[in-house]
Amino acid sequence: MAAKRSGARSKRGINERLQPVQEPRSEPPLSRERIVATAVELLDAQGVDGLTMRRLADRLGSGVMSLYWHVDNKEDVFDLALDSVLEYRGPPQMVESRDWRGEVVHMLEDWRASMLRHPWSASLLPRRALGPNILSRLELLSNTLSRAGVADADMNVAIWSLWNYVMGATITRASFDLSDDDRAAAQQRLTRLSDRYPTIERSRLLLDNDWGGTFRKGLGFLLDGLSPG
Amino acid sequence: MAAKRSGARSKRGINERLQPVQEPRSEPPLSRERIVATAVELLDAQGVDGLTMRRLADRLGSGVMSLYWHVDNKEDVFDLALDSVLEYRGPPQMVESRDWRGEVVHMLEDWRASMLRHPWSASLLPRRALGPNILSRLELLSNTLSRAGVADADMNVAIWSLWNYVMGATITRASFDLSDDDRAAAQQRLTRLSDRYPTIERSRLLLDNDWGGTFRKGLGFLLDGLSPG
DNA sequence: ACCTGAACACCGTTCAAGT
DNA sequence: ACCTGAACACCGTTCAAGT
Repeated sequence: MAAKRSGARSKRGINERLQPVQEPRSEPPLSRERIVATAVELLDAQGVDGLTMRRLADRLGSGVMSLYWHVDNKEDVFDLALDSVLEYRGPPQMVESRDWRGEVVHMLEDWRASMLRHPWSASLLPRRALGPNILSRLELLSNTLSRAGVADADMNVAIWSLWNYVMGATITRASFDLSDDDRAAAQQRLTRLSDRYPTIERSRLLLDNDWGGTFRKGLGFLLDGLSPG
Repeated sequence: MAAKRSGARSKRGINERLQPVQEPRSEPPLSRERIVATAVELLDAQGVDGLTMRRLADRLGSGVMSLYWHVDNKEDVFDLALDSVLEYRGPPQMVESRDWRGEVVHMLEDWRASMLRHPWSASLLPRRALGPNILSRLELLSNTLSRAGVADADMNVAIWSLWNYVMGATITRASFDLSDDDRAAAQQRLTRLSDRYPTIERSRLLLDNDWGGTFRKGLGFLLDGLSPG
């Protein structure tokens, strides 16, 4: 069970340092992959502000500065963690579907879901360099729109519009999620000020809790606008 | 010229402390308004990471802890600075226009422009509580869409769709702006990998520099989808 | 009512060294 | 090739005081 530790009793007293009890099994060696995986864990658990080089090293059972051998700096950790979370494992069956619209919806709902699984990722994504997984998603989206007959002249506008929509929706959703109390308080304040904001008070804008449905419906409207003919 | 300093020579030696030469005129007293205004200055000049309670106090010529009398904490400073930057001074003439679509476009382009004037604001906005200026904009938008005949049942979807679009577009634009080199490098990398991303390479997705035009055209598509009939 | 300095518990990263 | 501790120049905020 502990090959490396067998005969630890007295083989060489000099190495029997008063090692803290924290880590029962010896850690695998540091690596880029382990660092990124642990960073994602930490981000999931503690949010963006929770990621600290010191805490990261702690979780990995290494000294802080050891990280810097594998990674440029903290920004680098963010970029790597972000892209690692955005891998796309295509649609259920990669058939030659004629339903381009269903494909686009699936791709973008998956994109949103991937980011919401790691709520720190959404607000980071539009502000960082585009990693390979992100570029793959854009490439696939572009392809699908192209097959659907979107004109070349409109292609970039179409892609950026969908990008904007998904990013805005997901960042907003991920943030509001973190503070249900705030939302209740906001709506309460809104009700109190209903003379100043009568229209959005009446439509209960801030109480609409069906995020998934709203996302899907709005995406439908946008695709209506984008679809040729 | 320096009324407060006249007779400084020997009035009361005890108060002649070795005061640093930095501030020629005496500062006005600390206030919430001054703090917020200076925070905006600092954010404009140095970005989100540049705003520090210590630096803020320095600029105001006060001790760090003095800020905490007027302000809860750093988060509070962010919220106040953000809302202060989003005041909406309606359209040129507040006439009873029949051109609802032009109104909506104007409102949203102004929203975008306001945020781009303070590039740190865009990525902050969707993650924070909605201040009075933001609520006013939403109220006005809701009103206009209502007059335009958008059904009550679709209202919230319409508002959030436009919100998502504007936020996504502005965050992306503000970030890419900060790093032109990155963008060039990204496109270069993309060209090098043109076999892996042929479609977006061909459409020069990352080189499209007409941000304003793309925003406007995409907004047009979205409004096409949202507009009744 | 308003302002302050000292102190605490943190940060990211450089550097010179160790193996 | 990989890891380390000490040190530097910072952070936000609590607290106990000052006026």
